[in-house]
Amino acid sequence: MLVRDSEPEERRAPRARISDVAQALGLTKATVSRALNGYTDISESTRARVRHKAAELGYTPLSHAQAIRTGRARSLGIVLQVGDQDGQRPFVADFLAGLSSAASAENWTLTVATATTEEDMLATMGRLIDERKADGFVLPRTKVADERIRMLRRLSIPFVLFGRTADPESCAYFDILGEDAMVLAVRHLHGLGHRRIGYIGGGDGFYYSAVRSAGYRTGIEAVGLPFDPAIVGGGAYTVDAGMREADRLLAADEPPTAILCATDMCALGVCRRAMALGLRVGGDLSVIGYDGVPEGAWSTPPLATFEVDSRVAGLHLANLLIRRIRGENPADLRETAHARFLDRGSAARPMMSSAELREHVARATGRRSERRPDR
Amino acid sequence: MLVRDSEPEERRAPRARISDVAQALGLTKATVSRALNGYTDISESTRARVRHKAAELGYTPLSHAQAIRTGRARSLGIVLQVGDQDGQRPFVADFLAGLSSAASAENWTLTVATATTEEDMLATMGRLIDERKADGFVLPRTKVADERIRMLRRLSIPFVLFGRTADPESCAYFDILGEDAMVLAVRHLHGLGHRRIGYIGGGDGFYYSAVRSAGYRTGIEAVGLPFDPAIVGGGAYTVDAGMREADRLLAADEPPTAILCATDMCALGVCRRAMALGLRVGGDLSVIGYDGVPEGAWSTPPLATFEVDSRVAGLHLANLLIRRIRGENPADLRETAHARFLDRGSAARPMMSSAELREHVARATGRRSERRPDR
DNA sequence: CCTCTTGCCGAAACCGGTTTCGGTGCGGAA
DNA sequence: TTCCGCACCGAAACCGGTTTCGGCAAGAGG
Repeated sequence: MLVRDSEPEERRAPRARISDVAQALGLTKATVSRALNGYTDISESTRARVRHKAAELGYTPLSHAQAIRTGRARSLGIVLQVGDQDGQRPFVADFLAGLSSAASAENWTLTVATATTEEDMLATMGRLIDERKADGFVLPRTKVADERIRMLRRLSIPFVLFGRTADPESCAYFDILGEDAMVLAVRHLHGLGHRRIGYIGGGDGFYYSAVRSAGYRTGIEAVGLPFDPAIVGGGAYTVDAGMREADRLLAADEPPTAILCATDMCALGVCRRAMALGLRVGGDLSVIGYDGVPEGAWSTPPLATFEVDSRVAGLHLANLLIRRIRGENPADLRETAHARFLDRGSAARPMMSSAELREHVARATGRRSERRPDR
Repeated sequence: MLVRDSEPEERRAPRARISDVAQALGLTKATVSRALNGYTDISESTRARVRHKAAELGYTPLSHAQAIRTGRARSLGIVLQVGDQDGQRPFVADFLAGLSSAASAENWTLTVATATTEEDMLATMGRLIDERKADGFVLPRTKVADERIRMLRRLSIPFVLFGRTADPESCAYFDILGEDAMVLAVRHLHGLGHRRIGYIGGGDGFYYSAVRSAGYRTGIEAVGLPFDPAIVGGGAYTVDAGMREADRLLAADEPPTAILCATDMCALGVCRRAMALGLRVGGDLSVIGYDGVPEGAWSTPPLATFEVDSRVAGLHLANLLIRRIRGENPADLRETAHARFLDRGSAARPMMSSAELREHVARATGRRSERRPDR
């Protein structure tokens, strides 16, 4: 006769506790605990027996119970900033996937919080620390001078940067070498025949912005072009800002035939503005962005850009942070990788000289001002 | 003389513990605990004193310590599926922002994990439950027959759906009424003059897919058009699938002058295919999607679609889940909202009749088959 | 042969809460 | 006056681990 599952009352097997393991071996839970935690005053033979029995019973220490004594919860913390700027938003899922799969491989968990402002972020991190919800933090979107770093240093809480910062003392990090990407982009444009290559930087204060600007400059000098502030803009990481800066650069005496942008959203703004001026992007004007946002693949022409593998970044960061929490030296916990160039239609050989471009832009803006005299 | 901060050794004030509160009031920690947890055998005057002193000392129970006895960690769990299908990916950040801000308002936290397959997801949820890392779950992307629901029901773990399911028994949920959106879309297209309105459904098995299809049918009948299987496709939630289905629908004897899609990615595929056939989207063929993905704003013409407020969804879901965990009846925990129509260029009055469209498509595909004979 | 290490493990306290159980003081009824 | 019941709180066990301290036995050294 078959025994039916008792529908509403199915009891799952209770967890094995440390005392179960101890009892099964005729030891005390103190011994089991020390055996599993690598204490040296336990003989290797006993340690092996304990390990084996624990595996057999499927015993895993309950992290909450450990946390109450040790203060550590085997949990990685991350506070996402979800303010007005929408940079990196589409990659959050992949990034978290990387973090959480590396974390769960070590039986850690990921505690996620969000904040809108910087103060909010600091307060939120403070709460997570105070409540012992996170043993350490992943800090994305690092700034040149980052308040989060100051705070965590002061409290001696482990952390790892996605990015770098001005003073890397005691900082573990993983970063994509945006400077190298920018050098490569300049070389690429130069190779296509461009001799006036402009640049629009990203958000002020962010470290990524600084290194990408530096990369642009390095690239310009490497190919033997003069650095001309008239075709260099900055502080633009939105479509609107990109449009505004595009106007400025294109109004220069010797306008750029190619514009390199620190972010894709800025680059998309440049494209939009260029088209509004009657310029064919990827012909009259070339544009290269950075980030690999999905929108770029759908603009016309598709945006040439640098793709970042957010999942891999998450994997690395989680591993680094766990090692950091376990006490490794931050100087040994620094890794970098490269972005992948996506050569798409927005970057091509120049079809106009800078002088012709200047004429075209003048006509286009001139006509507009005729329609709206005196503004 | 100023006392300098001792740079490396800054000790933050230790947390107030329950015994501190008890001692300050001359009570035992048992009394304090019961007072704060609403036990009735504590006089109101004592309860007030305890509350006041706890606030004064900044005392908050440590959730880990509570968890060890109560089994509840004041943590919401969510497992994101990050497989090949890239639906909803861009909204994850907003969604999590909603969840986490509602959670932290009640002093709960959000534990995030990811999975690639369905088995992986069930295993991951099982681990979170077993380790008591999550007291309940938010289940996004619900299916008509959802294994996660079966599992959580069996284990009596609270959960709340983002979406609905075939058997809503014991289910709390928040959902966007996709059926209403589809009705509205059909009405809108009909109002523009379309008389042949096709439809392409979303992922098989997902509940959203079922309700949107139903909405299309309701709309078609409401405006008095016949339901014609020849211009209805399904199972398409990617660009490629959208292109494939577009081919099929446009090859019908009486092709649609407008195609409504259950997802934006599918709709973008339709647009791409239509353009490849020489059709002007938003003229020769109208297209409406659903989801509000950012790519839609950058395609040409921009995609008409329905925007979902993921942050608000997260807020509602977190609140519902917390109430569910606290024991409220699931039938009382059901909320719905509407998507917002974004009327953009891809949907306009028809510029061709269905018959003309048929001719055009035949010529376009005909020329192609001339170039590649016998195939 | 006796002491002194050293290796190895048990006993018990502890972490910060929750929950069970029992006891006290008081008012009202007998 | 005595007994009973109720309102209210304290004492102690408990949750599942970790860590301190000390003790025992075996081997080394004198």
